[in-house]
Amino acid sequence: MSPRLQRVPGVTIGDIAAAARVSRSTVSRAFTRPQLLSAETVDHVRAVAVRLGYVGNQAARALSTGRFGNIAVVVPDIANPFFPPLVRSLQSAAETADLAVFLGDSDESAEREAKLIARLAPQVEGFVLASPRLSEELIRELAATRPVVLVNRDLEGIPRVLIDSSGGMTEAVMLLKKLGHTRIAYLAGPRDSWSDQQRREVLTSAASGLTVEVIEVGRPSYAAGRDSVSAVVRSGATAAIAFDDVVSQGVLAGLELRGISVPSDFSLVGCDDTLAALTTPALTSVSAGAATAGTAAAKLLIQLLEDPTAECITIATHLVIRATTAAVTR
Amino acid sequence: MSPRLQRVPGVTIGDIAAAARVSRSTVSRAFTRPQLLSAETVDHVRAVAVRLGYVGNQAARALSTGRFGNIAVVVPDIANPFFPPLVRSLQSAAETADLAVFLGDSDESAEREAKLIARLAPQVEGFVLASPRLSEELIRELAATRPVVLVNRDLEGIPRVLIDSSGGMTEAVMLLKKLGHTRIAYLAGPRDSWSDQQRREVLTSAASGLTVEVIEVGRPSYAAGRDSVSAVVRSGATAAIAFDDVVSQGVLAGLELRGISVPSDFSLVGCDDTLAALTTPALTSVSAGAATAGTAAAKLLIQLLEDPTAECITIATHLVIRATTAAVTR
DNA sequence: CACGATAGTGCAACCGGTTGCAGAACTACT
DNA sequence: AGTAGTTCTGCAACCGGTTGCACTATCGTG
Repeated sequence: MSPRLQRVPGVTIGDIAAAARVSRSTVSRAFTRPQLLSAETVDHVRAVAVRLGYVGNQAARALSTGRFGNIAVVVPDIANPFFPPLVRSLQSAAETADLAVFLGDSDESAEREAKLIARLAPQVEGFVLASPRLSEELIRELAATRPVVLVNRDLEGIPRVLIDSSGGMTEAVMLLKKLGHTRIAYLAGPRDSWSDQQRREVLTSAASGLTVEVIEVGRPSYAAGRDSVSAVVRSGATAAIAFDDVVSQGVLAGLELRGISVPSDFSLVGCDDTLAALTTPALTSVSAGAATAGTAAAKLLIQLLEDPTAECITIATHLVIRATTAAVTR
Repeated sequence: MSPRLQRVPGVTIGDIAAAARVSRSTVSRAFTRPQLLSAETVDHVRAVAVRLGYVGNQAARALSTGRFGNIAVVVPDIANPFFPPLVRSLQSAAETADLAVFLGDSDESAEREAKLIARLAPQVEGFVLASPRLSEELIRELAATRPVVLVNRDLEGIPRVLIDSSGGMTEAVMLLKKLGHTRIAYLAGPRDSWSDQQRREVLTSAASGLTVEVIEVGRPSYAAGRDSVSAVVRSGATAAIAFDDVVSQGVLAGLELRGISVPSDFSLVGCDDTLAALTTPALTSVSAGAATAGTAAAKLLIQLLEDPTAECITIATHLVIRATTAAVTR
């Protein structure tokens, strides 16, 4: 026989019922439908419950109601600084609605993302998929079963929170143009990232009058950014916009290694504003408000649990100009 | 009546039992204890289950077995760069053991931590408490009821993963001494952090021959670090060791604001090595290996679920010397 | 051939909540 | 007083699994 986890006794409604000299139903109703009981009964039962340290058993509740009181948030990489603030504010908002949060890290893989979702699905009421790498088809399939909120993925008809980088991106392009740059590089992120696609589009359309060289860096990381510098140099660009701040950091390091100084020799703009104030020189970046997005996503999902109406929340961005952008010198 | 989430019909063991013309018990055993059944029965039942697309209901299973297939990791601040790698590797290890991970963020508050734990306890098999702010008493109480693994908290008898900063700290002190510093500041973190206590101790004992000025910065944040610089200057120290890299970043910024250049005018050592390579100048820091700790904690917890033997894993640290430390000039 | 051991299966209780329904107590009105 | 209507509470069934125990074959053995 396999060793079994010792069952923790735990206080049940039965214990409370006995202590409060009422039936189990009354205890249950004192929490779920207090309107049905007299005020004194409710107070009494709740007092006893507090005294005994009662905590409802979610599994049991879920079994009879079909509600779990859990949600899941799935991210491609929790170590990417964009996500922790998002997860943090999301969990905080969920907590106030008495929802517990599962965290899944897909490691930037659509396949692992699908597995995680399948594993979590039977015990959550809904999902927040942040920058999902999953195919549209699978997402729609999932959304048909349970409430789903997307962050930074734009699928018509599915509730979503979009950080619209176009505002900030356009400002960035304008700034670089004004500073005299005519050839800029875009250090592109994962192809299946909606944010990346949006940024590419905005760049190619807003960039009339200057040449945009797209350089793929793949998985957005410090190393990837640092290693892409040779390609940047080869491209002849005098400025670059990077997919996110992590990549920018890497680029900054790579440029320094080559003795190219920022901003006098080269201008750099990041995205997401996750590290912006922390670099030296401080990074000009497109603000994103990941925390805002987290709260918005949580609220949207919570609302969705009550009333399944699709909605889309867009968060505007703007450029925060710091110390990595300057006029061309040559 | 409150609007209810539509119950997803779902195939139950009852359906399978009917289709396979066996009892519900047999279906259950076909999955949980196949040794008890004849091979044909097992095959038959499983085939029927597959045909009907059966997916076990975790909540129901948990209700009768007390096993949930979930664990929880609670951190004081997921936005602190020490934790994401830890959580990431922990979730990855949990995934291979088919465990789903709840994430709780206590916002550095012992009270919220207790609430989170109480909320999650009824649906997890065990906890990983990373840098818990909770009182020893409450932790022991919890550990008495379920498997608990602590990270960076040293309570005798409770399984724990300790990142032992003494090695790296001692090296740091030695280095500063060698560089000619005689008065250094320690920018201390949260009082209820074990890591902080350990670092204080090591500093005061290893620092024979030099004066250590302890400056409390409270919650470890960029802003707190930046704002502590005035106190640092006042202390007359020529070097500082900060509670973590985030604080160091802030200090770096604060020093620059005051025109104090690093490392020529002032030496700085961080802890945790979370951002180390990313700052300018690159930060000398005590390595920590949060990811290693995450994996170790997950493995320890998984092992603990089978066999409740207390264990303690210690992860050694060393100093990574980069560009923020130099000899005193005056 | 009788008998105990063993393997395979089913019955029914249980996990800890929720909820439809019924009944009790009390009020209001004729 | 009798009746209808309300308000409050309890009974018991149910959610979907798991498991102790009992029962029935089947088999080997004395």
